[in-house]
Amino acid sequence: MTDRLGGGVRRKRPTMRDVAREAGVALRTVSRVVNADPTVGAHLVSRVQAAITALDYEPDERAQQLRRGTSGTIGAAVRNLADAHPVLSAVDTASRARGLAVLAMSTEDDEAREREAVMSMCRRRVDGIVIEPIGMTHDYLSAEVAAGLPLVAVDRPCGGVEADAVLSDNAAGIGMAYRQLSVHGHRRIAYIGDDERIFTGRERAAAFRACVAAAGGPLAGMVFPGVVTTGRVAVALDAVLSAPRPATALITGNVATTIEALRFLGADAGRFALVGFDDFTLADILRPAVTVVAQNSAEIGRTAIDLLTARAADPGRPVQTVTVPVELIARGSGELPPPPD
Amino acid sequence: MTDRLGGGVRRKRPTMRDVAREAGVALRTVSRVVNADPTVGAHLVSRVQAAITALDYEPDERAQQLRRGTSGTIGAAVRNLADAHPVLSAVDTASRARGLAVLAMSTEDDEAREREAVMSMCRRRVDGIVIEPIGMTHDYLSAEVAAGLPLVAVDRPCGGVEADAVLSDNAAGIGMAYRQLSVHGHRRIAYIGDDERIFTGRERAAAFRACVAAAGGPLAGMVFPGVVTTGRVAVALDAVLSAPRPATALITGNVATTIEALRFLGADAGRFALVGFDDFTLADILRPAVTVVAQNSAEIGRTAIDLLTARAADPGRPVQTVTVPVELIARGSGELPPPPD
DNA sequence: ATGCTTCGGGATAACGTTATCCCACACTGA
DNA sequence: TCAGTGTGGGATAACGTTATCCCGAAGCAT
Repeated sequence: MTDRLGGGVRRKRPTMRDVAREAGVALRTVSRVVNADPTVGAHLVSRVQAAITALDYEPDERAQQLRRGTSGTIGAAVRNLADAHPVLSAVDTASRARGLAVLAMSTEDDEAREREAVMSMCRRRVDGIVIEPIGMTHDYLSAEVAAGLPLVAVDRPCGGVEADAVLSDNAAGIGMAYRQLSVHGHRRIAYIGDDERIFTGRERAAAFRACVAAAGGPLAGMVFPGVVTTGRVAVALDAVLSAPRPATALITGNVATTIEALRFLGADAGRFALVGFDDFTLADILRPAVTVVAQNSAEIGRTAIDLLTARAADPGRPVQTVTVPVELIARGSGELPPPPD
Repeated sequence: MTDRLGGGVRRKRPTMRDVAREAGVALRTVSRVVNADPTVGAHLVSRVQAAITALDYEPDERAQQLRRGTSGTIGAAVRNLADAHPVLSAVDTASRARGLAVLAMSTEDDEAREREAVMSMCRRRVDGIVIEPIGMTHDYLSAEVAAGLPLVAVDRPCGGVEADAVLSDNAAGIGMAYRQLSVHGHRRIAYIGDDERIFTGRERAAAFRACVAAAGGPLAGMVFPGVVTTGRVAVALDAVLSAPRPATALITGNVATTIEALRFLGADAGRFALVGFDDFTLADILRPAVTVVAQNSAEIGRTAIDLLTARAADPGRPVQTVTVPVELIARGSGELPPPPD
């Protein structure tokens, strides 16, 4: 908002009018050539082409967008641009395949930033938005959605506005993790995960409780949802390990927690079974290698773009939530046996 | 290019004209209110504001850009959107601080893709471009740069076009790595890194050779530049370890090589000294933790935006290459002693 | 030769903003 | 009461495209 670029004397770019003058034809004819209209005679085409290359003319896409009424761009509001982001990558690839550009902005896990980023996308009249929602409510978007903005939530649903969503199968994933540990002999399994105010934290914790209930295992002192910080994970894990009858295995609810847990366990990581929710780079190189429930990010990204195009084609279609399957990747840490007691 | 979005009957958005009609004022007055022009009477302002909220009016930024002649956006063409990208993140943050939006596109390490992405940015009339160059030559950009497009290369310089650049101090970094290993008793040190056709691969290999020459160590069978693939790193490392007088330590030229080397070493990682160029997540959690030469990505990103704004303000300023210092982070793998022989 | 179709190509009006110009109105001082 | 002076606010022309409309010149049949 402060000082936009452009203090200098940037030379003005050639416009269609310049090309028309250079080629000695009408403005409209240049437009026809640029848009490969077949009704232009061959020799005029070549004359215009020559003028275009002579002047280094590039059409101004903003003007095209304004005139055409469509921007050929979709916005992607993701939590973080610094971390690895396979979903964004898949969105990028799928969009490019459809001839759409992606305007990626990071929300930095901040509600105000998210709103700012998304509204900025709206002002740019993007043709659709893929969002990894941060805030609890997104009713600031309801007007846009009502006006026909295609909106797809990824990873978590959007609160306060009717929008399509693509989610991982959190319950099934937790179930896989729990079963894997059970199969390898664990009876006392703990869970540390995200704050339950966050959708995924809520879903995964609930699924974990359901698993424990179904298996008849102990629940007291086994579930630790909360904000993911180094300190909290350490405290929770310490409580788990120093209990009178300690858990023999751990399920972590997200990558950050998994890594904090590994950091805390240190050399003991080889003696304590662990299954993490969500895969991460180098999980296979750690010792023991970390067993994870992997989300299918590529599929999530593709599906998001599919939903976006479907809604753009038919704004009246019913709102849809797609659940993408997850996969357990056994690498060793989840297959450790409980210590003999 | 194929099927843009927008088949459906998306309701048309309200325009300034609609607001003017609703408020019963002139078009220009609405513009004044939107742009906070102080010459509008208080009661007209409130009437216009009411109309704006009643209609859910949002100004069309494309039209603003067209009219104003500036886009308030900078393009960032980076190699990959899926991997962690601290430089992009820093660019994003620094840009936002200046009120600029970032149009991020991935080049996927492909020369044609890079060109496509960058030209698309030009057609959108971005106010500047930060590029992580892929191709050998970027003369397709010379017309744009000559026309005043601010262009900053990051990580590697742009070939074939005069542009500012922000580079890491590769030579110093390799020097640090070499010195660290020397200090810990290593005399036979090997290097595996990127292809020497790539700028950073060339610089780092050259720096390594210079270090060896200065220290009087052996060079034959110690330098392995080439394309980074699982196979090649394994072959190189195997050659290093099975030589008659094997190297006792390794410097890897980039993260991919470091990780491949770790994968190959497996359990032997604790017995072979290693310093990697460039830091990566979890380097501190591996056992032994990996000593690295860390690039200052945040500083690189910030500097890139600084250069961009400086050039926009003064297109005639001399082209500048900024070298950002690197830092050695000792974590253990680089401090392992050579085996007694 | 004339009327009719066809087809290439030129004016011109949008698209949604902002900037320039200019007018009408109220206010002040003599 | 009238000229001078701001000052708020309305027409209107851009910005760089594309779409609509229309016209002039061929080509063809009568």
